[in-house]
Amino acid sequence: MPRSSKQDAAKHRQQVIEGASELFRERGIDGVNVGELMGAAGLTHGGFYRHFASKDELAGLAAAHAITTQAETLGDERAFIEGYLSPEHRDDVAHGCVVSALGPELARADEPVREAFVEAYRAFVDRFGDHEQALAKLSTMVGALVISRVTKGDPLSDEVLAAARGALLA
Amino acid sequence: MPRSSKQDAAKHRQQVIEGASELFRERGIDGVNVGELMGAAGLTHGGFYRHFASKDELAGLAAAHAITTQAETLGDERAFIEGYLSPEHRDDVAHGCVVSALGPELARADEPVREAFVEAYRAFVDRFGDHEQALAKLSTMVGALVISRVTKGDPLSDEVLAAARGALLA
DNA sequence: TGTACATCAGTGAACGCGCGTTCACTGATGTAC
DNA sequence: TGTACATCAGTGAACGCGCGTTCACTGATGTAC
Repeated sequence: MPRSSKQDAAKHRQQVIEGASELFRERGIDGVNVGELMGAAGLTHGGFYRHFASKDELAGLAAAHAITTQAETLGDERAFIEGYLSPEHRDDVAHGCVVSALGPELARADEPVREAFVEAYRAFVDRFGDHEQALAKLSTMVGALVISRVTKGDPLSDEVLAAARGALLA
Repeated sequence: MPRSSKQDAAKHRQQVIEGASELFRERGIDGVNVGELMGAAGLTHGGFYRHFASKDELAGLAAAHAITTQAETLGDERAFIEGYLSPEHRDDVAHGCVVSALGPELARADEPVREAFVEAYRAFVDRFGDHEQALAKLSTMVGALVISRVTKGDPLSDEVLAAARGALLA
C-alpha cells in the first residue's frame, strides 16, 4: 500500500531519525545499512531518498537529535555525572552519549554534518554551568567512557569509571 | 619480481603495520582498503594474506603498535600533557593518540583484537604514575581531544583544549 | 663450493557479496472544480 | 458534497561499484647433498 498521508510520512521520517540515532551509536555509521534504517519505521529501503538526500545527511540529523535529547534530560549535575560514569551507561551504547559513541567518526564527517552537530553540542554545554569548568568536566566524562568501553571485560574498565567519578565528585 | 628474502618479508610486514597504524587513525578502519595498506610497504594487495589472517587482525596489531610507540615517547609528564592537548596534536590524527582516533571503533572490535590492545594500554597507564590519578588524567585528555576534533573549526575546539590544560596543569 | 630442487613472498585476475543510490511503477492521498 | 485528476510516499528490482578474500602462477630465496 503505497503513499502515506503527509502526517504519516512526517512520523516515519521522525521514526527513522530516532532509530538511526540508536543504530549508529550501537554499530557505527558504516555498520548500519539503509534498509535497516528504514526498517526502524517499518518501511523498506527504496523510499529512503524521499526523506533524506543521503545516508550521511541522516547521520548528521541523527547525531544532532541524540545530543539534543540528552540535553533535555540534563537535571541535577551530580546525578547526571553519576549516571554518565556508570557501568550501565557504558553497557548501553545505543541510548548513551553520542560523542563517546561516534566522536571520531563525526570528526571525519563533512562540514555541513559537523556544523549542525556542533551547534547542538554548544547548546548542551551551555546548560552545564560555568563554560570552562563544563568543558573540562565533559572532557573527563567522555574520555572515561571511551576508555572504559575499549577496555570492557578487563578490570581497568571499572577502574577508569571510578577514577573519573572520584575526580569529578570529590 | 616475486619472493623476497625472509629479512625483506619481515621488514615489509613491519612497514605495513606501521603504515596501517597511521592510515587507520587518519581515516578509520573502514576507510582504508587492503591495497592501500600493502602500498605502505610498496606491495600490492594480493600478498596481504601471507602476512595477516585478516584485515581485522592487522587493525589489532596496528592499534597495539601505536599505543606501544606512544608509551615509549612518554617522558616529562607536564610536557606530555601540553603536547597532547595542543592544536598540533588535534590536527595530526595520523601520528596522534590511537584511543582518541579509534576508541569507539576498537570498542566494537572482536575479543582477541581488543584483548591485545588492552594489554598494551595497561603498560601505557603503568608508566604514567599513580594508577587512579593516571586514569582520571588520561580520561580528561582523551575526552578533550575527541571533543576538540568533533568541534574543529569552531571556537569551542580551542576552548576545550585550553580548559583541559587548565584543569590538569593548574 | 656448486648444483638440483623445494619453498613461499609477491602478483594480478577473479569471486562473491553487500553497499548506497536510482528508477519505473502503484495506488492512496490531496486538490481543484 | 461528489468527482476527476495530479501528486507523491512507498515498493522492490536493478545498477554500478568497491570491498575483503581466494587462487593459479612466477621466480628468487632457501636448503640439501
